Amino acid sequence: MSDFANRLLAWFDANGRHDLPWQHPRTPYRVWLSEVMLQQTQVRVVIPYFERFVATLPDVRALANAPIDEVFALWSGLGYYARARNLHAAAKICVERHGGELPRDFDALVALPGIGRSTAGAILAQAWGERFAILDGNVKRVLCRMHGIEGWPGTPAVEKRLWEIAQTQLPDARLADYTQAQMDFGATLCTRAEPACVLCPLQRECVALRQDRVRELPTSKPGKPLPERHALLLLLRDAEDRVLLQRRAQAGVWAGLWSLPEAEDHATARNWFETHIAGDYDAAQALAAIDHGFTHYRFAMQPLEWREVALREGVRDNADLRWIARAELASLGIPAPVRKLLEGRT
DNA sequence: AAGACGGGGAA
DNA sequence: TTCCCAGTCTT
Repeated sequence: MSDFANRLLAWFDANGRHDLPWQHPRTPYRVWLSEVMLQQTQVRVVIPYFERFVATLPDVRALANAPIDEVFALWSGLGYYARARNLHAAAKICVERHGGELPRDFDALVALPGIGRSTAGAILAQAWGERFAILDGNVKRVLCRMHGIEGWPGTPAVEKRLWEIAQTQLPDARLADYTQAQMDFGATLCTRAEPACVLCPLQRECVALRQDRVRELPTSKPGKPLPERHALLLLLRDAEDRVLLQRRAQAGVWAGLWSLPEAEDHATARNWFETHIAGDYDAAQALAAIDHGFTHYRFAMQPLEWREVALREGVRDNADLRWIARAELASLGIPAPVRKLLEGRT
């Protein structure tokens, strides 16, 4: 066994996290769900979502049988909603092809939507103790520092090198603990800012520490100015104070989620309003603007509110356009900033 | 190889 | 503010 794995496991026994909800019981389904939720999302944020999700949909079959809107509702606020869509689709495939269980096979796992190399490895290692490597943000950071690797880990060349190292230093036993140990080590000790090097059991073999380059590694992503988008959000209330929600397109941001009718400018908004709504467009009340930052652009939204309006004669609510009472909001998948607006939170 | 995809925590 | 995180999929 590599020295790295030995020291890491010893550290994990004394300092790792042994009480995460997906560890008890550590079933393949719960490991899978946790791994997908933890893609680009931190443990503290995931825990309440995970608890709620498994309480509602406790196994693969329950997930496969649930309507997608229920899955979106359970996911609402976590972001990257393709994860929820893929999870649902993968569960259906498991029912059709794998007897209602997650397959215990790397290639079969990677063939499922939403499961890539790292997540497949994490599932096999954690649920079954099989000898597979992972390579997430934590592992990348630890390996870049430990081996003094330069270059942004997002580039294919660096990533390839990191996978090779991750594979090479795999232990022969305790794969579940080893996998968890790497994550815990990166998340709690070898953190992005201010790692606790004085407490580190790997000081001796850490190139970055020896060369005093811990602060510079891993190399950060090359910066680029973010484009900015603007939109008007139409907050339409009827006489019963219900809100008109529209299902978003199946592609693009917030695909398939329920949101407010949206327009790029007033001309477009007025046109949509006049074809759908009985009311006075110019009676709109502007609410506080919402600025939402994405990874790839900035999104400035200006909500406009109307009260006591109705749909025009001949326009009915339908599968993609519905009046929603406040109490019903919780059961729908709604983008976080829109939910905040509708629920009156700050 | 590069871009798309959400939201929140941390500094 | 800015960075970036238990990544994967599409083009």
